[in-house]
Amino acid sequence: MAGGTAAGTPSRSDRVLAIIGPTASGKSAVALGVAGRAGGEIVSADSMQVYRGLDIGTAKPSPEERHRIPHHLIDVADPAESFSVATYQSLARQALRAINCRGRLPVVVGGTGLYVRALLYDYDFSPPGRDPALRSELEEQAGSAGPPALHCRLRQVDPQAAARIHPNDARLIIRAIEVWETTGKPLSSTWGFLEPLYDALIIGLRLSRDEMYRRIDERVDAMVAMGLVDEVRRLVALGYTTALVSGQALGYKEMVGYLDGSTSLEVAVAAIKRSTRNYAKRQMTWFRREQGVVWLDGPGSEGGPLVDYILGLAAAKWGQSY
RNA sequence: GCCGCGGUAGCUCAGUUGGUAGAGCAGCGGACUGAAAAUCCGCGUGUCGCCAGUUCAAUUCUGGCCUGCGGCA
Repeated sequence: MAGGTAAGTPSRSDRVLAIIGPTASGKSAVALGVAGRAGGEIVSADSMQVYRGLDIGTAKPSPEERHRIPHHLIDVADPAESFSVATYQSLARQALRAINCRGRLPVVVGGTGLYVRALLYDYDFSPPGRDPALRSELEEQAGSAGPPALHCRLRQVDPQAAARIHPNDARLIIRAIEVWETTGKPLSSTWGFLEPLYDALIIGLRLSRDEMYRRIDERVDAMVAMGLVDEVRRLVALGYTTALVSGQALGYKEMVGYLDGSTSLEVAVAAIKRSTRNYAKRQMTWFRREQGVVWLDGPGSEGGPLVDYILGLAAAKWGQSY
């Protein structure tokens, strides 16, 4: 059951300050600054920082930073696990509740749009999760008959979901059929108006495209200088592969190609930069339609003016000085 | 210097038996409720290296030139 535990049931008066934005926008630094001065705790909304051992490549906060400010939803899964939004939603809601009970301010910071939205709104993840046997069967069919054939089948049981899922999007089609097969109910029956669940202030950090791409390039180079190659080598030695969800993380799947000798380091690094830029663009596509966001020009830094400005917004919203 | 193969979209290349050209990647826009750093969709005019010739018509044929790579000297 997602979000069903008493500990995780949100109270509408629970406050949350969320900082969203593309990778390399400086949102983590701003969050540290804000949390430090407002007596806050950080709740990560990042689908890859949940995995232990993926540190440099996911730009995880340092041990020193995590010692200084409490962080949640980081290192909560083994890389061999398949973490999911539903689990995230449940755990993050519990964290928000607990932080509010302590009288502290939760600062949600993350680049995974779906995670942020699933936390802040009443997304319904009550249908059962994965059915691995059914999935592999459906994947096989998608491979042989093609995704449109599965889409046709979906249209018969859940026309609403079929209308919203493209005939070629095998992954989403499979999930919809999976829900139908395991519950007898259409996935679309869980869809509806999304209500916000918290007293939230949402800050979005944005950068010009040129600056965003430049910062990404610099950051990837910095990751390599910090030992990304060794980090990936270590994970590979432990038996983790790119077939895992965690193995699909940016910086990891590309670096494996260098470690197994199929590409040069230079080519691998260029591939990481390229796919990170692609990702940042997708993040912006998602975040642009997010409701109620106060957009600020980045990049952010821990001691910069954005921190003061955001604390001012928070003080005005909640009538208390931070 | 000679021989061979190239020079086409930002990049890698395909193609036009002569009627001015198309893929992948990049880029731009979008979708996305259990893998979401995933998955999927839409968008392609560029002196077809330069100059001249043949032709109704040349990026495509011919000649010259420039240039890259390989080989022989």
